[in-house]
Amino acid sequence: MSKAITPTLRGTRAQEDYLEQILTLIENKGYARVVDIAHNLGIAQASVTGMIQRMDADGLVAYEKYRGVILTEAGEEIAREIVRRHESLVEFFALFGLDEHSIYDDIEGIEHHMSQPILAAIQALTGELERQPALLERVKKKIAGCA
Amino acid sequence: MSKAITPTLRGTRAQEDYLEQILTLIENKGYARVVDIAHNLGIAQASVTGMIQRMDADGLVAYEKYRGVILTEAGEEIAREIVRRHESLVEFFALFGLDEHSIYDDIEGIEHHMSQPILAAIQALTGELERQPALLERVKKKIAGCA
DNA sequence: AATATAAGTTAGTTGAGACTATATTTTGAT
DNA sequence: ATCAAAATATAGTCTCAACTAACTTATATT
Ligand SMILES: [Mn+2]
Ligand SMILES: [Mn+2]
Ligand SMILES: [Mn+2]
Ligand SMILES: [Mn+2]
Repeated sequence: MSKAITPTLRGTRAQEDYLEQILTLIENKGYARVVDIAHNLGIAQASVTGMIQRMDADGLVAYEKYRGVILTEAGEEIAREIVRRHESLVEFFALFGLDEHSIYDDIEGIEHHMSQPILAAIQALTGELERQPALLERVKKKIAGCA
Repeated sequence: MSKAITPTLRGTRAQEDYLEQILTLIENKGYARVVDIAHNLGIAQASVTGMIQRMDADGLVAYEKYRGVILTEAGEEIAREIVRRHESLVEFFALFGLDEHSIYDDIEGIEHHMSQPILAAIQALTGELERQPALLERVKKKIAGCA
């Protein structure tokens, strides 16, 4: 009997982005307000309210009108997974001198498409490359040529 | 005067997937029929007709009713770019023993989120790693542990 | 040439996820 | 306690991209 596979995407891409923001806000400020979620994701407040209601229906957050949002267990699990993938990507691309800010949009997209084997490969490679500064230098040189 | 930056995504993600399929079909069979596009993308024929009409309006393909589709210059350029990204990803992940089939869905997603610097990094790293079998072996060992 | 089947199109519907404008609730300052 | 401002919610609209069912055109077989 094999373990159940974990699909790449749990909830929609948009929902994963909301969960990521909500977790980050809760960890940074203790709570997640609609206005901050909207600001961080660059969308209108009303859109956030609507999405939060859908996510409540899906069991990803617990929502009470005018009272704010918290993550359910299911929601928090997904949120932590996404944050982990995001961070793994930042760490990986930082090796080559790509800074977090300039590739933010790419990482926001890629993080939703990393099944276990790909995540493991990136993380393992990151670990090994951290001990190969010479190799990294050569890669950086090549990248510079493609600018 | 700097060159115009090329955005990561030209057309929508769905459109990029259509363009990729259309180019592949044209190169493999000489033409791209609605029925084959639909089959390869796993969607209904009627949906393909609808999308092709939108893409014609956007100048990505040239469409005549009942006569099939061809790519415009703009469409072909995007299509080749996507295929290139897809192939780069396959080549990269193959290094670690991940087979194309099992990570197909991930690559289908990631290919839409690779701006120049990320593409260059992946390609440069692939080139260097091809000369580092010992390093690859270590990475593979680590990945095996995460299964 | 007639006709069956395959391919393609149209029409109408759905759902996600965004938007604006408006209404309501909460909160903070007086 | 009152009232203004900030936060949140509702209502209604929009676009994209899918779907099914029904219709039309192309093609292949006899
Ligand atoms: Mn992220
Ligand atoms: Mn994201
Ligand atoms: Mn692809
Ligand atoms: Mn794709």
